[in-house]
Amino acid sequence: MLLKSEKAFRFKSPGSVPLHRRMFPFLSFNINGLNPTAHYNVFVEVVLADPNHWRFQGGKWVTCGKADNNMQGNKMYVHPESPNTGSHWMRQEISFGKLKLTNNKGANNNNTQMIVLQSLHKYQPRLHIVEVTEDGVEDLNEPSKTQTFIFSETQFIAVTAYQNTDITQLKIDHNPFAKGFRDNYDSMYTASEN
Amino acid sequence: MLLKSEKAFRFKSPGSVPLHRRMFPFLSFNINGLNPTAHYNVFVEVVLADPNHWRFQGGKWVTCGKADNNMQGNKMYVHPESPNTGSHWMRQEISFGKLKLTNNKGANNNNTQMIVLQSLHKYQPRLHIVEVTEDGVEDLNEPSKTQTFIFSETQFIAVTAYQNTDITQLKIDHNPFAKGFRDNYDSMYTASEN
DNA sequence: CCCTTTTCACCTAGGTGGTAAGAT
DNA sequence: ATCTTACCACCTAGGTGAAAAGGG
Repeated sequence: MLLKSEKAFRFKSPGSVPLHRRMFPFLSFNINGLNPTAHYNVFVEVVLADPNHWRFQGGKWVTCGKADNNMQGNKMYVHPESPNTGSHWMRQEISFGKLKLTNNKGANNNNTQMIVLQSLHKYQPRLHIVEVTEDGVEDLNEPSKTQTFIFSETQFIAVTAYQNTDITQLKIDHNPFAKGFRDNYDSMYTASEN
Repeated sequence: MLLKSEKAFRFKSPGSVPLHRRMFPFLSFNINGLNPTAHYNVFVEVVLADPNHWRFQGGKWVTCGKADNNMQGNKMYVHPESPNTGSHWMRQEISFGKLKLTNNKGANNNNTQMIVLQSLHKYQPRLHIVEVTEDGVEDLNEPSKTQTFIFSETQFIAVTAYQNTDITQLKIDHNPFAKGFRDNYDSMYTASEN
């Protein structure tokens, strides 16, 4: 992980494309123990983390009724380098910096693969590594060739507008595209000659 | 083709990455007659078009000695959607808008696949369509499954600086990234309220 | 002298949070 | 009252030809 934990991701977007935002901080994994010459698909799935609807009240997140469990829409994001060899996946950290979230069920009509979530629900990302034949197709005779990893510190609550100002500040501080909102943006170049 | 013909592509780039430019106008093809369910790789190769070295003199291109035929470097650019089904390739025009040219033999050490050419030589692009097994691997027992297409109107001379002002103007007029050099750029918004 | 490399202002393309307007 | 959408200024990232600087 780029950062240890976070709690909110925001949906938004311009124009005719379904509203969406990249997940940030983004998921990033180091993998070892694969067969260097075998082929694997690597992908992230995002599932409901608990059965609650959440709201932000009095400075903290509290439950508020039941989650909408019959929500439809894609929950998978296949890493763009899939399929690839074990050697490739183990060579360096695997980042999901371009994974996109949306609350628009009509997404994924375009070719972009976005994960569809429901605002004010808590989610748990899961990492899947599936050994495939050389063609990138899963071998259905070998169901044991799928491994799934869950890191509870990557749970988050999806939002359409930020609630917790700590999260907003974390994003401003670390997301390069939010540089314009940093307090010290002007002074960065006047304070030092680097 | 976006345009019928052209004569010059220029090498250039900023910074530490090998000098390069996208090919423009770019190659674009409509394909039919494939097996909709079979898999194919589609790629462009760029080969020497004639045995001459060229120079621009007196307002036109003239030959000037022999071509350097023992030039090394990658000459292939695999379409980024490869491998894919016949149905996919026939659905819409196949464009090579991100194909990059360079004169730097040390290119392709990075992961970007660039085509390495020699300045002031004339080149002929070739389109290759290769049927592959479902895994994207060429079946060597079936060498007849490769088809190659050559369009002589796509020949061009590589340059490091533009020689023919007609070519420069064609690029300024049609390449969106060169919009700032169009004569009517300022007036486009003052002349009309669109 | 001729060709190549570097640097630049100026674009396209698209990812930020803020804010105001819209929806329920 | 609460949540969602639309739009904005402001960034990152990278593709242009022009022009100056470099090289043989």
